[in-house]
Amino acid sequence: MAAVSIHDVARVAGVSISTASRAMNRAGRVSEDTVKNVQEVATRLGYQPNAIARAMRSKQSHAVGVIVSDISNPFYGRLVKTLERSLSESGYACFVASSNNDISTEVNLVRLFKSREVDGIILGPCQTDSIAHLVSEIKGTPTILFDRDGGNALGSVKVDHYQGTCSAMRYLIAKGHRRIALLTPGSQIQPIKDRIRAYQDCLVEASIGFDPGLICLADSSMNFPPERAQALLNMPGDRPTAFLCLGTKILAGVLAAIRSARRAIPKDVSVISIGDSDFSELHSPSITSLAWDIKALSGDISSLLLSQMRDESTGPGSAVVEMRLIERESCATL
Amino acid sequence: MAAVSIHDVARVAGVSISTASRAMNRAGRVSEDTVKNVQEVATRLGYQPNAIARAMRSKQSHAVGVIVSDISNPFYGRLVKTLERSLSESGYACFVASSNNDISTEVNLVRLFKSREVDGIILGPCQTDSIAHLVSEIKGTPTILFDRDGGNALGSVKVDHYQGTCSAMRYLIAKGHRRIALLTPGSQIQPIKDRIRAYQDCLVEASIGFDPGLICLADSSMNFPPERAQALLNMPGDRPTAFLCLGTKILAGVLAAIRSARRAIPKDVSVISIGDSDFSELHSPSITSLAWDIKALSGDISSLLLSQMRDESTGPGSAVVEMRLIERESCATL
DNA sequence: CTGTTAGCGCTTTCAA
DNA sequence: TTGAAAGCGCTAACAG
Repeated sequence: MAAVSIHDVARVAGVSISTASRAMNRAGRVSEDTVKNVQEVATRLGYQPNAIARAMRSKQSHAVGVIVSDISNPFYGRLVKTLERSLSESGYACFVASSNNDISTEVNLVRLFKSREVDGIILGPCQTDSIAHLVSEIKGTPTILFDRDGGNALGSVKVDHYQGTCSAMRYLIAKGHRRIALLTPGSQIQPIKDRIRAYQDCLVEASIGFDPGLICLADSSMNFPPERAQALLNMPGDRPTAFLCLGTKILAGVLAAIRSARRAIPKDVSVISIGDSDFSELHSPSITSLAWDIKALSGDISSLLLSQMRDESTGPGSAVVEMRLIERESCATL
Repeated sequence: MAAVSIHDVARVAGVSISTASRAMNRAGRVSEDTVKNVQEVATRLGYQPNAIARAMRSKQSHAVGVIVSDISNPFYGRLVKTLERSLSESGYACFVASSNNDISTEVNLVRLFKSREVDGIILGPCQTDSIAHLVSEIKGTPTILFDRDGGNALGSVKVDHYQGTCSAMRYLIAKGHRRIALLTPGSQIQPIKDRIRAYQDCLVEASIGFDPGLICLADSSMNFPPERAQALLNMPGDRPTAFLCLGTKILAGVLAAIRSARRAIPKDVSVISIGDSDFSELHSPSITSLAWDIKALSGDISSLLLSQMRDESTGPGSAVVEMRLIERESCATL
């Protein structure tokens, strides 16, 4: 049962193949009669154009490849979902793949997508700052980098981690906190640097002395050992009154530590998290967080990519999206 | 900067295009010398075969399409991640797409994938029992249905909801619970029916009377209103001592209700959940759950699909995967 | 406005 | 063992 091809449509409609093609794509000069006739035949026969042949000939696949570092991360899941929707509205299919935070997988996926001639790539890179290894691979395909700087070679949409962290800090400081612990993944990517800078700047702004002992760098695996938080909880001298957690995994580790130390949130200690999740929302007490604006992110990414795909000549644009504070129950006023 | 094609490789290696092709695919009769020479040239030139052209000619795309009903659901995220890994080991690329629980999107995605000539499809269908609308679309492409019965037309891998629910019930009953509330999405798909049947069978098995008032059907949107749980919590007469929650969303609703009713888990009321998640694990107290065995699921899906793709003649196989109980802190012994 | 023709990059007969 | 040539399904020149 071979699929019905444009050949069949043309034969049944009694026109040539090219006329059939034109009639269906409404391109070039075709009479209204022919269009109507051909389209009627096409639907009657259940004609489904072969996207592969079309891509091969026209050098346009009407597909974009989306690479995220970890598709099991619900945040990426939600982003992908929104992205799929907005791109499909513009007639692009999405092919999603997960690099699992592995650089060589990432490069392979870029090659895979290029060999399938995607019209564009959306790339949420691995936990590395350097994207040099990608730039050369990507060359020639419109690409938007997500949450990483593409220099002037690639477009990018970034989350404003500096602003987000400042919002969190100012919120805590306004509530009277002066001993604020910062728990963060230790990898040296730009977002982390931005956050640490924001942390320090806000301290200065509020004339609070900086205590390096309050900063806790987790290992790169994103798995945060609760012992680190325990140590902070029981540190000699002035203990922290608030924990600023950079990421859901770390938040979970901190909550576990607080729980096993039998402290109460927010009575004994306040907690705020950067990066919102179901978990923050559903936890008791619910956790005040800074949320990524998925809609804005996805909107910026797709519109930037679309304009780059439509007109190669426009340089790669970029955008920055702010985070917003979602106030819940986990922070006390001192 | 056009990509380097087989043409270039052949020219540089001083052989014909067909020889170059054969040398790279190690197919047919080619001398070892030629193979070595051609492959050396290919790597030197950085030749990347165009997957589209190859698929067009050979009618094999070496890609499989994965359709899930909601990619932002972390469970699906994890499944997809595992699936990607095992399929890529067999040389297949994965194209993931999300139907967002919409039947027409689902059908469109099947068409999209077929028009791109994927070699196989993995389908986690929408919340409907009938898959008739899919069978006709899918015809001709090896397909594995996930968590739904494909009849004898499509292969399938199912989760044993009956067994899972029985494990949960027996666990609660062994702990002395006799008033067990069941909170479930109300849609009439098979998994739900299986679970309700298991609930009732276990009651009978333990000679416990069935009280329909203890069953609470949520609306189909998966958003569970805490009021429903509140009502159960404050019902006149014998209140339930345990809540069996079918799904993370419902679990969250129940926990919120319990919290706002100021009852303690597990002291005042026990909670068990079918379907495990970060949330169950990280919640205080952590929630005893029945977990899907992602590895087993993914392994069965990919091996079934692979064998179907390799040999079209083998009928569509099927498998059933059991759930396992993860005992945590949320259930008390009465 | 429509048909004929030439490929897109590759694999695969079929001869040599 | 190799090369020439056909053709996958479609679009895009170019004639008519």
